[in-house]
Amino acid sequence: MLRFYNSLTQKKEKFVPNEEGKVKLYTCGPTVYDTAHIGNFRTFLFEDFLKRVLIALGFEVFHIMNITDVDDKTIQKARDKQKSLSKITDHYTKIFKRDSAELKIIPADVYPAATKHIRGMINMIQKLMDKGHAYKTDDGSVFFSIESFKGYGSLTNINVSKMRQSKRVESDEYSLDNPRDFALWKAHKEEDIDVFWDSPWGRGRPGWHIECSAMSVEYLGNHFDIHCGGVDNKFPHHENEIAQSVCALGTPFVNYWLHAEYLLVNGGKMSKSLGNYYCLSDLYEKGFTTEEIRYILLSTHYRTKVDFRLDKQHEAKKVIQRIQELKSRLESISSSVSTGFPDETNSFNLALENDLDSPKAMSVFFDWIRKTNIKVDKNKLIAKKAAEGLNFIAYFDSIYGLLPKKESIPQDILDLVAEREEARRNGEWEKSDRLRNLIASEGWLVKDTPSGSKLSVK
RNA sequence: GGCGUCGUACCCAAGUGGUCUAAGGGAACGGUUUGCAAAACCGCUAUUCGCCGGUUCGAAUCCGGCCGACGCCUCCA
Repeated sequence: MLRFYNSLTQKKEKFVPNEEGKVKLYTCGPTVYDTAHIGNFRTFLFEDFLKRVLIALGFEVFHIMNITDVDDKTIQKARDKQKSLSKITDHYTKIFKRDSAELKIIPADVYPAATKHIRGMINMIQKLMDKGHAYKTDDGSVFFSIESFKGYGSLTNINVSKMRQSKRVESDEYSLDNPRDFALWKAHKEEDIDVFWDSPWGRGRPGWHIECSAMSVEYLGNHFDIHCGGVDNKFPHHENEIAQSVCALGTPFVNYWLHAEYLLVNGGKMSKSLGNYYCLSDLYEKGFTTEEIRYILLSTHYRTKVDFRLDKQHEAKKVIQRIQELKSRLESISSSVSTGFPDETNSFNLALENDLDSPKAMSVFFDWIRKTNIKVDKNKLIAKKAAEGLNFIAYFDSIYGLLPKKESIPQDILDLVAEREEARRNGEWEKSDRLRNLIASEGWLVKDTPSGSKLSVK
């Protein structure tokens, strides 16, 4: 039974999609004003993991990830760089998609951009106006009235009257009915340069939260299954989304809210001033591979903070090699294709079905690896079981994505190996060791097995 | 001030009332194996789950208090 921890109820709940066998998924995407960092990717990778598990369990997933290409930050960047907004956002959208692909993240079905859906947002704001959930201020902005929605605060358990008021709101020059009200439409200001659209309330641009409500309705309908994001999006972003959607549409909005915890770097929060702010390209420069990054981010449960430490790379390397090692051992035993799976696949699935318990599922997998290695050592693994084992490895990898593509071995390395084999046959151990070191310095590891030498990437 | 999360071995990390004298991985050490290695395997590293009480036949798991780390309440994955 598939169960998820639902932020809305703060409990693990059985997952039942609205439509049997199909899942409608909305994940909050990047604001394309800068390169996404690994903290962002922790969340995106969790969402990818969720999606891969759903697919593995036989669901048909329709996935939307928005691209926020208009907001304070993107506009500020455009202004600072003296470039058009779309020039900035196109650039960072490209980088985002490239990074996602490099991390083996399965692309969303649609990546709707906020600026392409202004009409839908205006329509929704109009509905909120019509129903008395929103009001216009003197300058032509439109705000959502929190008082008009008694369910406000249900996601984060926040009692609006008890909240500390921020300086920002206190000093806000707008005449708000309630200082907690949030903007649906922001009247055009000078600093917004040429970024504006016409609306029934005058020139302006959408507020911070309306895009997700409007675009999720457009692609997934009023009422869909899962909405994900990072924990920091719970308030106010998701809280406001719920308010907007429920009030405008009059229907239930999202059944399951899933939130990924933060990523820390060396035990602390990432910040540019501390210099512990990693983008994917930084990690690749430091010699990390995609698979190593995936391992580090997936070896902790998504609702637990992950501490990203560079020294975890070693562990990741070892683990990946361990899987590859068994895979190649099984390949040499298996002679045909099988459709079966080892019994452990069941426990593996059970762990995944229990709120995506990734570390637990890994432990089941590694336990199976050990047991299988014992059988191989004792020559007790028959070809059929080896083929089933390969299925399990492939299945595991369809979810975790930890196995790198096979690298082709350069000819000069192959020559060195052949030369070393020759030396070994002649008992020239000194020469053989010298060649092994030489091969190692080129990044390849030679292992002598009863069936001859084997090469692997170091 | 309000809301919430977490504290498990040297490190990482599951488990959330009995199968737990606590999974799995990394690391160290000692073995088997090997020309030597590597890989693989075996042994070893928590009678104990931050501390103190309570509930219970029984708690790492529930309740209360304390200590410590952290998050949100302002844009943020």
